[in-house]
Order: sequence, then structure tokens, then C-alpha cells
Amino acid sequence: MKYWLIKSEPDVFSIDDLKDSPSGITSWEGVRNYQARNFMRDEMKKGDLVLFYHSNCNPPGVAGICTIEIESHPDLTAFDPESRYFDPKSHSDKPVWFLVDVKFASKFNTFIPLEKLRSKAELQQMKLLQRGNRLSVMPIQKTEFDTICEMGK
DNA sequence: GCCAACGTTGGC
DNA sequence: GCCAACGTTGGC
Repeated sequence: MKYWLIKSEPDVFSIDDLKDSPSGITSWEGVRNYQARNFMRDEMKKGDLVLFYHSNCNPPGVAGICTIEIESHPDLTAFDPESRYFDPKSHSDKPVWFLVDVKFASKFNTFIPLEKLRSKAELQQMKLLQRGNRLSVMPIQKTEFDTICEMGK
């Protein structure tokens, strides 16, 4: 099993929006970064555990946990000219963009702000904390996942 | 709202 | 294939 962190702007889609989705499941649409896509397309497996991070808000931080429910399939919003995620390079016979479906698992009792993550010695290696990091889907270590879950209790 | 960091685009 | 220009991300 692998461990991941995904970012979302809560103004756009928050962990409560995920919780309120039908069956707590949503397609993680709109990712338009190749590295992030490759993680979703090639490496995320059903049952993997995922931290849900709120970005571009005050304060940013980890809000809870979800799981991979459905493995890689094409991101249909790329085919839709009306969608803000439309990409004319992607065609249904040869899709460029892929996504996974994630399922709500739990919300932390304590929201963990970025500042708290930065202050933890065990988390200093996390990609999330590296300067200039912009990846919205990234792998994390089990030890990091466990540390953050403990902080969120 | 600013701006540093990074990814993508496109001319050459 | 290089690299300048541009657009986006996301913390602050």
C-alpha cells in the first residue's frame, strides 16, 4: 500500500464537499500537470491512503483522510469545451489526462496547519515542505502519514 | 495583492 | 534543442 497527499483549494472543493459527495466519492478532475497525472495514472491503487490538504487558504494545512476508490481512468473534463479544464490536446481515442476517484474516510479532529507541519522534525523531508513545491498530487512516506495522523487526533 | 518558483509554450 | 516569455501555483 502507498501513501499520498493531494491538494485542493477549499473554496473550490473542500474536504466537506468530498464528505457530502454521493457515497463520499468524487473524481479528482482537473489535474493538468504531468508529474501529478503520472502518479494517478500509474501508481495510485485502490485502498491507498491519502491526506487531504487545503491550499491557497488561511491557514493552509491537512484537513483529513481519504482513500483511492477507483484507479486510473480518463479525465472527461478535458474533452468538454465548456469545462474550465478543457484541453484540445486530449481526445477520447487517446486521452492525455487521467484521474482517480477518491473516497472520504475521515476528518481530523484537529486541523493541522502548515506551520505545525514545518515545526515537526520527522516531516522535514516531505516534498510538501520543500521550497517552491507546486505538485498537487505527491507520494509521502508511511512514517510521515502516521505522524500527521497522530497530530490530527 | 505580491511575488518567488516552477512548468509550458513557441520562435529560432 | 535552447531559452525567453508567459501563465500558474500557493504561501505570505
